[in-house]
Amino acid sequence: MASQAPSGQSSSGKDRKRAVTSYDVAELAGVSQSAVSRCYKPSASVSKKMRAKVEKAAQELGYEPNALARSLITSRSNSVGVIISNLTNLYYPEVLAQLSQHFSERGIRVLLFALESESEADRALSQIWQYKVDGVICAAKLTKEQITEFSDRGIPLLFYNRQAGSHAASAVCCDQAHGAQLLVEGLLGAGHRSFALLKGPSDSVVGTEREESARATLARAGITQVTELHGDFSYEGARDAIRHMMDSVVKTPDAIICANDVSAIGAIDTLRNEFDLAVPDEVSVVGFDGVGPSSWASFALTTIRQPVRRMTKAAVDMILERVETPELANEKRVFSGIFVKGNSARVSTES
Amino acid sequence: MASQAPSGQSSSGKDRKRAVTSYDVAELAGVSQSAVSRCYKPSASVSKKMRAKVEKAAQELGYEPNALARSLITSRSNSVGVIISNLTNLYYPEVLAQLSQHFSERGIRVLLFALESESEADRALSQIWQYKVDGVICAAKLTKEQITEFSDRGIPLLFYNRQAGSHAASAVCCDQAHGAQLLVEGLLGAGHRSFALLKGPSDSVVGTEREESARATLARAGITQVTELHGDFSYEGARDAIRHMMDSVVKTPDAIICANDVSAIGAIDTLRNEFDLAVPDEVSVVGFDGVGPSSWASFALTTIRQPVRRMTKAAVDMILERVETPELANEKRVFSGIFVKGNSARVSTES
DNA sequence: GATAATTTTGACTTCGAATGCAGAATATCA
DNA sequence: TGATATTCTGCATTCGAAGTCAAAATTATC
Repeated sequence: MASQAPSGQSSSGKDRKRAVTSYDVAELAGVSQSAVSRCYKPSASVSKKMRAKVEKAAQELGYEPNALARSLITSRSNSVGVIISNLTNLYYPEVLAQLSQHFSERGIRVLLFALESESEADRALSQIWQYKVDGVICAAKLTKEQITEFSDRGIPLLFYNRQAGSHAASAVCCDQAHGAQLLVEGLLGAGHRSFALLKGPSDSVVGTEREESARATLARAGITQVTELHGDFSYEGARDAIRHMMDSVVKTPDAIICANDVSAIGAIDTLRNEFDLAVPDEVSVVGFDGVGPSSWASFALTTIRQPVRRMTKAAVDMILERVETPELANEKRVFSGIFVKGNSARVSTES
Repeated sequence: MASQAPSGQSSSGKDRKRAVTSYDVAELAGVSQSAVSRCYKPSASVSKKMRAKVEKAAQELGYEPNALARSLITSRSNSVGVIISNLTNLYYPEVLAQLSQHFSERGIRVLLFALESESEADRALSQIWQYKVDGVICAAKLTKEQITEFSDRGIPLLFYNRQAGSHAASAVCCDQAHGAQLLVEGLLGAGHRSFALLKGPSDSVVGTEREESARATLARAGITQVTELHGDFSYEGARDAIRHMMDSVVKTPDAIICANDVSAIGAIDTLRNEFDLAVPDEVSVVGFDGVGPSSWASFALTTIRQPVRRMTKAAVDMILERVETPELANEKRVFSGIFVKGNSARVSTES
């Protein structure tokens, strides 16, 4: 080894490549490698004299422990995987930002897997196994087999706003059904009688839950005839659905219940701009999520806001608990959404 | 959960917890560990008989190579750090999603660092050193010292839409100045004579670049009196700035040049809803970025769309090139934004 | 001051995959 | 067929930090 130990650590030099290891620190401090290691472990017992020597040397060399080596021996990577289906859905960036925030505060690294399509889950999982993450938060759909693989491998898994089929994984979610019910009751209370449901993509669990709850609430009020519109959570999807509805439906419904905020916004824009309908005066529109743009003056959506901050906090707490204590049983935490009155629908607020 | 704690190394029947290693595969296949390892290295020479045996055994055990151990010995983690300042800025989620997408296709993992404030950069960097990422894409501001530390440690760094001070790092950016110039020329060509500039946060480099270019272009047309409004890239910030302007300014400007799309949207909404001004008939408003909501019918922003797909692709290519070939010089790639005519401003399109 | 109790410390091994090297197996060529 | 060239394979070592254990240093006790 032609390691011309660039002892002079003058910053401008070009002692580039070789990383500083605990051995380097040990040598400089005149102690053993174990001693250096111990100085980085809170619970270890080290004399203050030793600690001072090591810290000085570490400082001088710019030593940072190698997380890979540490993880290898401790079999703890201090990192979690976060799987998110499509980041372009306005709702997810906020969730991701907050998860990342919470994890960072706890010194945990986030390995991000942004899926464009569900089929990519397999690739993400393979990476996850290889990287030995300590746990995974998943805001995407997984097959039963995929879920099983987590428990087989002993890796805690937590779903964010996805039904955890059976009890195979923990979950944090917003009560979609209750939220949808609140909205529909509000609409009913204000006298709406004919409804359209702008659905989400058919494979979306939250979309389906919202839809079914809305439908059930309507049914309880004796309304079983509901116009069904097919959307995909997107602005454009909603626009097309509304165009199609206006083309084919005889009478415009009193209210449109949308699968999420972005489709509600698409619906409102289309109704107003292309069909000259006043929202909420002629048609009421409600959304779901409470994303940033839902409160923009142009829309002022009547919607259900998910308590993202609390949900992400809970998700992080729960997954880390299970990393610490693997034998903890799975748990599901359901949060209630907050009714936001807005101005895109006529609703009664006497619930 | 009866935890059979112990060191049962023999995999009698079904082994649950203990991760499968190359030794396990080797044993089952009746070959050496080295052989197993070689089967996972493309360039290695392995007989097909051997490969078949190993693959069968690996399959059977569900073996996935331990990326940490691999990284430790190869000193290549096959992961990159992505630092993003504030994910809630509508522009970033799209960037992040695409970066993640591109990296995933190349089998590279993404370590995400979402900063809420710039001061968090230090914590992120410490994590980055520890994790031995192969490279970093940074869409946040770093100090000169921080940038230097990257080159000292030999870790390729690429800025996304940030000026790489001097040549200390590579960069991919959109030509902010040119974009702003296009917008202003369009506005001038349509006869606007009085202008307001809705600025971004003062520490934002892109904001400043856009602003200065707009100002310079106006100056070339003999316009040096420009109303200055202070925003922060957000809807609310824009709203407040517009309110303040309407309170204090005698004459409403012909056009408002906004630091980004979201502030343009905030400005439009406020002008229309709170001050009953028609956009673009009475006031023209232009944005910058071309985020999703900019094309919503309510706004139909006249803006500059950044070629995000091409930019992220370039960023990924460039950083990985430098990971492969560290001695490559830093490079800066500048992309031109696309003028989107929209309907939020009267502009001439004869440029 | 001598001995026992306690705290610190260092030598050595471990985690799991990759690789240089030498020996084994196979292929190539007279 | 024998001799040589070539491809494979296994042994042993490496990466860098952490943990085990016993020896060394310190402190407490009489």
